[in-house]
Amino acid sequence: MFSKSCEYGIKATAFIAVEAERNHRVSLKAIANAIDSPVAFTAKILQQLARTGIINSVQGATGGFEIEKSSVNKIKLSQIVLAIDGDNVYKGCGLGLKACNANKPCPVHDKFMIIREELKDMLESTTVRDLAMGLKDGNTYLKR
Amino acid sequence: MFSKSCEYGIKATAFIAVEAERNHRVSLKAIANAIDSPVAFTAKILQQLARTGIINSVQGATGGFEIEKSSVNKIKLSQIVLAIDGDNVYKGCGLGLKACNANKPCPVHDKFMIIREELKDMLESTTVRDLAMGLKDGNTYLKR
DNA sequence: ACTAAATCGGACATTTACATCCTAGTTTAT
DNA sequence: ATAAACTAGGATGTAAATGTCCGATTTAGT
Repeated sequence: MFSKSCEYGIKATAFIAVEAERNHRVSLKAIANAIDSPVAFTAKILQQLARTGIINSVQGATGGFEIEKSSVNKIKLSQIVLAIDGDNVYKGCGLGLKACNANKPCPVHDKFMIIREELKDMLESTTVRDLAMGLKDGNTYLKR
Repeated sequence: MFSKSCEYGIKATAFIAVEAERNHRVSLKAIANAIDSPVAFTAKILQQLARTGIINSVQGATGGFEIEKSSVNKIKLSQIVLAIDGDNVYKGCGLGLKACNANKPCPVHDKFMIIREELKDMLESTTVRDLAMGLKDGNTYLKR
């Protein structure tokens, strides 16, 4: 469904959000450890998220990553996916046709349309805060 | 969503089904041409589909691939996906956790569950015949 | 029996996703 | 100033997906 990068990106953002509620800035190492991901690889993804403004990066000692508390409930899952995987999940044809649309559809166009639309709605209606809450309460997990 | 192999597999099966209704057996070349796919790569996928019994392969001159007319409306899209991509689309965790379940869910478990279930239903309720009909009538396409 | 046309299947090649390594630059505390 | 702890980012390495090549085998027709 999503690339590994995107999975890491979502998990990392959720973790940063949990810590942000306590005004904690978190280091790359702490993130990689929390989401069980390769450190250097995670760094690239965090940089990507920082460049698109989804998270903030702070350099130097005591540096790390954080999210403004006020924006935790504004960031949608869809923004993270778009930043890392692009819009292929929404727009791409189910059978890989480049020019698949209602006018010249592939055999599964209509049926996929419905699923994609629901996926889109779900991603656009789920905020980082929604993810962070479950984690904070110990109802959801980022490892194993 | 699906691998390239799976996309080719679905398209190839749909094409073979259209020709099967006219009692035509089709060659590898004809298939690759119809679905705009690399010939040798398509061969592997067709072999895979033949081994799992979704299509029949006939060797030798005048050989090729075919589907029994009687089974065109019995083969589900889900069978093709399962044969090529396995069950990861259904069972896999949205965030790549190995042990993600209702008991110890990832942050997006519940929301993904719904989408996956709908995808599963769709794939299980769509037959190869459904795909072939649209193609035969010129309402759907396999290229571009 | 021979040939042409087709699939089969192993080996190889390329591309993309995933992951690591290393150096440079930034910031805080001493 | 200097050391320590951190991010930035280019270069490199590895694994998996995708794609190619070619000889072996099968079969129909002559």
